Amino acid sequence: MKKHQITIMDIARELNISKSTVSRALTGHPKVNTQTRKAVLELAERMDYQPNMFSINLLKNKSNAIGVIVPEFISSFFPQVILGVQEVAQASGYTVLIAQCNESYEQEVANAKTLLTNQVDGLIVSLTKETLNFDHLKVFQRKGIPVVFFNRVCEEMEVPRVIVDDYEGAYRATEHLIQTGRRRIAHLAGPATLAISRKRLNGYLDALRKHTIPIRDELIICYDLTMEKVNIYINHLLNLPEPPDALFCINDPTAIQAMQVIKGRGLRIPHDIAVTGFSNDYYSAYIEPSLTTVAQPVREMGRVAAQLLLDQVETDSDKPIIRQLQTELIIRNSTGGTQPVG
Amino acid sequence: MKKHQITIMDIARELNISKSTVSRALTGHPKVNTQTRKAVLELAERMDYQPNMFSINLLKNKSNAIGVIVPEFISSFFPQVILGVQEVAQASGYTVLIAQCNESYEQEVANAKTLLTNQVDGLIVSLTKETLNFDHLKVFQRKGIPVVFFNRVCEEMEVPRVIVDDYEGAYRATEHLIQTGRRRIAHLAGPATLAISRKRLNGYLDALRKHTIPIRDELIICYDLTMEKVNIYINHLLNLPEPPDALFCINDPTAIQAMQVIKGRGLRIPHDIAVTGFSNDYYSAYIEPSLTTVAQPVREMGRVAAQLLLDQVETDSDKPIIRQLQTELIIRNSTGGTQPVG
DNA sequence: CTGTTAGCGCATTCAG
DNA sequence: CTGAATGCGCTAACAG
Repeated sequence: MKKHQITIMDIARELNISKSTVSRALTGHPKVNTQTRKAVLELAERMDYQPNMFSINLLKNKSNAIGVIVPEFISSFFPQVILGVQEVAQASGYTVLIAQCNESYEQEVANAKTLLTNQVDGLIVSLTKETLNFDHLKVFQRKGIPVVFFNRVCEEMEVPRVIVDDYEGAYRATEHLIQTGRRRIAHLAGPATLAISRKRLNGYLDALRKHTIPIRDELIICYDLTMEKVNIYINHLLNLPEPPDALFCINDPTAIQAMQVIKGRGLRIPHDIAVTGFSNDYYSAYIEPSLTTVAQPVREMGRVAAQLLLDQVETDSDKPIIRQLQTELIIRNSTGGTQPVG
Repeated sequence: MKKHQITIMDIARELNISKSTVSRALTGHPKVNTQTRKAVLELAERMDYQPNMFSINLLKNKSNAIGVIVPEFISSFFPQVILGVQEVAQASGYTVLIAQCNESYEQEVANAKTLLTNQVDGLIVSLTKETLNFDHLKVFQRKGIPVVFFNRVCEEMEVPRVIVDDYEGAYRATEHLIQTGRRRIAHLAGPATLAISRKRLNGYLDALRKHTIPIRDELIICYDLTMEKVNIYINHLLNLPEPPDALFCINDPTAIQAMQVIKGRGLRIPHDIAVTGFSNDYYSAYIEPSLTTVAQPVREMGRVAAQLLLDQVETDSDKPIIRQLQTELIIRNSTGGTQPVG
């Protein structure tokens, strides 16, 4: 069982014509005798000819592949973005190479190197929570390979970004908590390294200010997105002399884990403490109580990112466009909402 | 911003030596003057030389990439398998091309074609629920490209498979329900096209037989894995004159959706009806009540599949090994268990 | 319209 | 040890 491939030469020999004519026929070149073309096409089909991409790539210096680097893909957020990416990439004849990093900077660097080695035509990236240095991505720019960020973007590189209005989403989530009568609203924030953490924090802060609710530092905790830390910090918050009556979490996995801890202590959600997340993950409607959260147009983010990338790949243009998509507040039972589950 | 690449020729010219010597130095050929080697390596490093994979692939007729085709990747099962695949593939210097099918046969065929075009060195596949024809995968065999199945396998192709003991997992889940006093145990099964559906069904049936519990056809429903159908069938089951007191679901997403319907009708889980799933998805511990389920060694499946594939890729061997991994029954609250959540 | 030639970048012959 | 030459499969430029 050895690999063997039909080549243009095989079919040229069979038909007793030149390789170039075969190539022309196959690539739809106009100036080919109709009969020859037909014969070639038929034989190619019959012999199950597949062009050798290695050769074509070499000739064109193009892989027709784009890379996607995501920090993780266990939560449903990134897989769904990738669906959007694949959708438009596939439509334009590009293959998508996916690399995930387990939230590790080191792995991100390794993945970038792999994709560089594989000579992708472009790169879509969402950073790990650890990433502070961007040399491994700047290499792509330097080599003329377009890069697009989404979600967790790099603000110091002049490349297109696809984001949502994190500030406004956080603002509205917080305002919703205020409107349902909460006053001691805690925020379990993400690491300050991530711009989305900072923006969501600002949205939270401004909502409090707008409604003249005092900001209490002890109710704001930045953490590293590991589930073990959630347990520690939530317990800490609940042990405060004046514990919070609401909790706005940086994302849904955090909120869901927090709810476990809260319920484990016998507190009722939303009666004793309301909880909101961010992103509307797949299971957030299914947990008990269902989670109020800020939905992002996930798949659309992927589509837009891919489109921005392909625009650059195919035109060699180079504009650092920022595309900001809208969020939507989904009110469910964890904040006392009464929307049906599903 | 045009793509440009450093080639061996560039560094040969710079050092005023032949291209072949540079190549030899770069590839660690033994018979190269130590000084020349050092000079080449240094310059390559300094000029940030990256070998052109297109060229190497063409020469070696090898892409150093393997493909993975999964039916979906919104639930956590497939992403986790892929983590395992990437782990061992990366360790052996292979890139992983991931393709997902949205449970569509048509998309699976398209994905197979893409991966074939990209000339992957091997292919790992889990089938969509629709797949009945395997021509698009047999092509790989015919071309001498190794294929390995996992989870949703094709039984008519003589290639390695990585599976779990679905029969036994289902048997134990069902037996657990019986041991907690249930007698009218319904089974929401998967489509009969999938071997895992049939095996899990058999495990369920044998557990009933073993405990001399009558098998009632009206309590066994095969469905197409779409969430809308879950609603319909669960309502149907609950509307029976003698509704079930337990429910064994083909997988966790099904179980979780079923629980929504059950709770929506005001029934208590597990008091009125116990529920179990299969696979131990990421969120199954977090829902209320937490879900009793059959855990599969997910990541390990990916590792094993990749290892079996690479063995074939690198040795041209061709043995249809079947690797069956063990499952573990995880008892949680949806069947009255008292294990802590998390 | 068709055939011949060259060359993409590299590793590997074969001569020195 | 090193250089020159070959060819992986294909397309494009150049002659007919």
